[in-house]
Amino acid sequence: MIRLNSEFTIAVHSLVLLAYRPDRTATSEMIAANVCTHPARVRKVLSCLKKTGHVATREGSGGGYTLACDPHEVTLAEVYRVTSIGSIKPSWCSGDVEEDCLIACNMADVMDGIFSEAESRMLTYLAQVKIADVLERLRAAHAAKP
Amino acid sequence: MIRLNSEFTIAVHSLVLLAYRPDRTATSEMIAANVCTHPARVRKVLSCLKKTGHVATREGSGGGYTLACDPHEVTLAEVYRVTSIGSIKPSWCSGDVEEDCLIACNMADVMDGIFSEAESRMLTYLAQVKIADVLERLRAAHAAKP
DNA sequence: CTTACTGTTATTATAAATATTACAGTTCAA
DNA sequence: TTGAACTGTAATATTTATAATAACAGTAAG
Repeated sequence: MIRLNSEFTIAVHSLVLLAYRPDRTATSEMIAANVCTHPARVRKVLSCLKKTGHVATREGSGGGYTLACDPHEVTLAEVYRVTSIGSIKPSWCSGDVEEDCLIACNMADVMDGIFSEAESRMLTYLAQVKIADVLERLRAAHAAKP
Repeated sequence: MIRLNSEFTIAVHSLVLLAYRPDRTATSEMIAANVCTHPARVRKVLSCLKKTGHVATREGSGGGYTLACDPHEVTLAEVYRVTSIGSIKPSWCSGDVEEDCLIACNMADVMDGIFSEAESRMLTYLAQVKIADVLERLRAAHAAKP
């Protein structure tokens, strides 16, 4: 089974939330409350997005996270690359390289190639979805409610 | 993080192994040894592939599993649909439907849609890869070794 | 100097994946 | 007609991965 890492979700959610807020700023505690997780987890994910320049941070009182990119430009593929690249591949591998069997000793490699290609197809889709699009979808979902 | 279910790998490995064997037949014990897992796990996965007609089984002494499809026809997309459809979506969800916030209460739904679309892009790739192609890749990987 | 933050690591708890055991049911063949 | 070799399936245990929590050093504002 595949299982998309939830850090990807946290990263997207955080960026969307920052884009949504008028001042484009929030603390890890505020974001964590919205995401429904622990502030330390938010800080961990956002510290990756800081390294890539997607958010800026300010420590100390009155500090927090600020969106440092254009939500109309940044794609989910970018976010995925930061948080979860390679995660499509299962940790469990079938076969055994030491075996003296064509299949058993090469299956891990071959499946690895297939997973990589599958992931790259997924990325071409994620490259079409921008942070601003996600916000738009959220608004549409909200408007559609009774 | 995404995490492709390893039952998909076990299913592919089993089908390839059956296709490779001259009589296209093997027991769960033989397959498990090649895959490196427990025979009961192989039986569980293959009982799904039996329902879809990809393998035939015979219980009792001298029984086992037989390939019941053409490896040049069956695609990995088909196998994925049998074993792992929906598995790309993380079990963990961000946000909370009960919240009175545009983002928090709709994020799960919106991400769900994005994951579904991502999975379907992956499936269009997997639909291009046949069981026979995997066997071919295994032969190529083997030939490339010193 | 105190309060409110980030950054980071370590630890614990929880959930999910995998392995194992067990046994009923089936078939073959001696 | 009995025993050996299988599948099918569920229950349980074990291992591994994920997420939550705690803790604290460092930084900046007031």
